[in-house]
Amino acid sequence: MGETGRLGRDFYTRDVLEVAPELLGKALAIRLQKGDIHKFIITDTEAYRGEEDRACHASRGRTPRTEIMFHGGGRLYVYFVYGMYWMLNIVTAGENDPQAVLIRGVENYPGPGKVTKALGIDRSFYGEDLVTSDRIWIEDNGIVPVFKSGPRIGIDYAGEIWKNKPWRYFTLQLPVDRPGRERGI
DNA sequence: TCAGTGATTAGG
DNA sequence: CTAATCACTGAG
Repeated sequence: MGETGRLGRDFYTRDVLEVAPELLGKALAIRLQKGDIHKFIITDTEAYRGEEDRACHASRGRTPRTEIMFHGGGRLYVYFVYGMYWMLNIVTAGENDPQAVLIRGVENYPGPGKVTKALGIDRSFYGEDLVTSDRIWIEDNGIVPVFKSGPRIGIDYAGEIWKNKPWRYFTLQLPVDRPGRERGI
């Protein structure tokens, strides 16, 4: 099936501040158990930028959980939080430069916990390579949405400087955007 | 606004 | 070993 637009290594091995907004409109493709391929348009992302970024998990050092962020762009950083939700992240930049993009929403599934539930993402996807995997990858389908940016959500612990960086990128219109939620934008 | 839920981490 | 933390969500 149409895998022609699959993004290659070069797309991911760039600064996360370039990759995160460019992921908007791309199609996240996943092969489900029966072999059916489902595609979801990415609508909401957040950039986490290296060891200096106090909101980035890698800022507290290399641990078993954050290890994959040090291995170069294109891999998946998947982790479990609040005892219930898997978070899906795409590693960017080069080796030993731990950056990642949180997939905060895809079409019809706004919210990082809803994304992974819809896609069936779990621990087994940790470290998966989007460039070579046969069960998950990202395609460029030509969609270039209008988007806005704003502060990242849920990182009050990171301190004023990092908390206020406008590193969340979200498309306008497509899904029903949640207006005036006092936590975001 | 707030509880649920359990992996991960730092510290003793 | 213990305890705190948490890139969330849905109910009230």
